[in-house]
Amino acid sequence: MTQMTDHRDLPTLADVARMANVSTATVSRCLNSPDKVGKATRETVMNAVNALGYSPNFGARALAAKRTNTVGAVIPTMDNAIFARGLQAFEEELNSLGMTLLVASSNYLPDREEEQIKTLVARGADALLLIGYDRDPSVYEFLARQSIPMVIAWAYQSNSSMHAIGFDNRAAVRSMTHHILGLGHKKLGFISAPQSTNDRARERVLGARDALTEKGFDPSALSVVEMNYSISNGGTALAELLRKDPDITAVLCGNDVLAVGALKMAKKLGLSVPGDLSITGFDDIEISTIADPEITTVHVPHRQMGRKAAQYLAQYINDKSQPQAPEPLETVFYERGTLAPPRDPLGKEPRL
Amino acid sequence: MTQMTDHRDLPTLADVARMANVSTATVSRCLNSPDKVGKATRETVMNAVNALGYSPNFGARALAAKRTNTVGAVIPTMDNAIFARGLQAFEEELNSLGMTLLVASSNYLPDREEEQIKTLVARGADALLLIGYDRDPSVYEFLARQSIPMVIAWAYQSNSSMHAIGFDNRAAVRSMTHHILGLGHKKLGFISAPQSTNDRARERVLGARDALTEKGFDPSALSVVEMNYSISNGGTALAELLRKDPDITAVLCGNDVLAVGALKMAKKLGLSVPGDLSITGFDDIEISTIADPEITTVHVPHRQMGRKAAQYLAQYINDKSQPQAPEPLETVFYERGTLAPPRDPLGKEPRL
DNA sequence: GGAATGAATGTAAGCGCTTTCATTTTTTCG
DNA sequence: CGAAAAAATGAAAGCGCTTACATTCATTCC
Repeated sequence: MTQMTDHRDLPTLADVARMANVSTATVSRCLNSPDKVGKATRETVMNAVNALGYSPNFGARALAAKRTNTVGAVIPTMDNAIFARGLQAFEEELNSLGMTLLVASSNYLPDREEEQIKTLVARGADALLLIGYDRDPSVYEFLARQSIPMVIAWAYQSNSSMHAIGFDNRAAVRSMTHHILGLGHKKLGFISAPQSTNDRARERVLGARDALTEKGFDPSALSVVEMNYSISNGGTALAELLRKDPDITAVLCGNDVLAVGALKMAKKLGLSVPGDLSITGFDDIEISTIADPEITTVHVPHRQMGRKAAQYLAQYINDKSQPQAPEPLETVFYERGTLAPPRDPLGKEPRL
Repeated sequence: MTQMTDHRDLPTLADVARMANVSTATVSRCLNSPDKVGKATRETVMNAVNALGYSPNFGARALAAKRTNTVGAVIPTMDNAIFARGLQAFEEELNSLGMTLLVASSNYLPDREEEQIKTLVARGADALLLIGYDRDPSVYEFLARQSIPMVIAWAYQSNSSMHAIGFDNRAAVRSMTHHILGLGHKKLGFISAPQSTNDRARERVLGARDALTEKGFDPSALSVVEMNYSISNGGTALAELLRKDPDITAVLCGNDVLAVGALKMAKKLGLSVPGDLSITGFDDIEISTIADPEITTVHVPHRQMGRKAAQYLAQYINDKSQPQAPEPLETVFYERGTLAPPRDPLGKEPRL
């Protein structure tokens, strides 16, 4: 059953050249810039190519041309649909631009991310897509030294000089929080991803604080719990939040996955959502519309982000110079079924 | 703002060798098989590497070593969590084996898949992961001619000589259908993905037919509708099925995504699930436990599949010969909340 | 002590392609 | 028609690395 994969010598450019009675230079040109070759020659050459089943050697090509037409992406994990979908759009666009996608995941671990970045560079990535801003400055230096075009996605901080294809996490949550406060909620909970190495998580919490401050609330009106992203963690976090602060009436979640978990737990605790407790998510992935009630969340334009990032990088590579700073993308607040005014604090009845 | 990315000459192996006062061969060995080098030399060399910020040139390395340590995967789409998650596991395992993942998606289009396969080969993939068996024989010939190790995932047909890391789709549905029939259902619906170019979809439908035949039912007891995978299509399909065959009491769905859509539609039509109608899914992705009631489905060991596929391919590459034929993986029937006996056909009351 | 063995290192030949520059062929046009 | 310009092609120099083979050096063992 075990059969050898003899490295049966594949035909090379030289073989094609010989068969077509031309120089290797001509064959190379036929393949890479056909318009620089006479019609007749081109046909002869292409016939030889097909006859031999020739396919160019990647290493040789990369070595001589100094590019691989390959772009790398280091993301936290494809297990989260928001990244999987963004990556899908990124791949599609890359593909239509004649480039291929190299993927590595960091599982939200800074060290691992750093390692993965180096790996992708060593694997010949012509450019890199990175998620968020947070990383050791040495990483940015490394990339600059290697002259690897790079762009940040999933975040956009206008005060940063780094180019990013993303949206303002802080502003999005700030605006949503204003809305929640406007409904009459006075005591909020926030289930966040660990903030220390995740600028997006941090910005989202900051957004909530911004709104609170602007509306004159005391910082203690917001209770934050940190948990890694997972459905069950969302539930655990909600229970913890409610234990510490039973009078919380609305819980903001760092993403939809946590929100779904919180919602499940709320039901389990016998709380009606949004009657007894309001819950909001972030991302707007599929699961937020499958939950019952559907989750009120912030829509993130993940496909657009993936597509634009690919275009940005392609331009960077082709022009050999950094493109214009991209504009931030817009998020949209999707009001669905998990947000409502708090019950009347006295009568414990829902307001009309 | 626009700054040039001058191809500032990066240090080469030769630079490192010069600085460390050794030959390029020694530097190369330090990097690729450190144990073949004396301890002292190794340290000197590594210092030089760090001092220069040296990073090997990918093209040169690939050309000389005849391998890229890169493995390609062509999947239908990362938009479906089942593939995203399988791919995540595949990437993790690949990474721990020192390899990197190249990704391309076909969106279930055979032509596009063929193109993507060629692209990944042209991008130097040392091996390929492909989903399912269905594809033009010329593709397999191409891969054989190029001696590219390949493995099929997400399916396992014992009658095929092709190696696959997967499970028996047909048997899984067959067994589930027996269970459904055992509950007393007499008229079934099946919402399938388009079968013509998708062996997994086809096998799943065949599995249902097998069970029906074995239990002595007429083929007309199964009504099949084909729809591309999407939540809303699941709903559309259910409506169509019920219009054509109002006495259907159980609907099998080709995957969980369709099942969620069907469930939503059933509720919308005022049908109680599983009281009025039973629904089953396939895959066991997150959404099946978020739906209410949770969806009865077949658990597919996607992580295990990804991991094993990576191991298989790594072994294939390293041994330069096809590994032993893998064993099929097991699926598990997860009975949750969307499957129950049909209502009593006379009294239209649920049985006790 | 010296032959035999093994470890460490060096030499140099490619790997298969792209691309610059030179050369040849064709086209253009006064 | 012939000189000049343009188009097509060829010759050959790398690109930066790995590795087979040769060489040197340090051990081992009778």
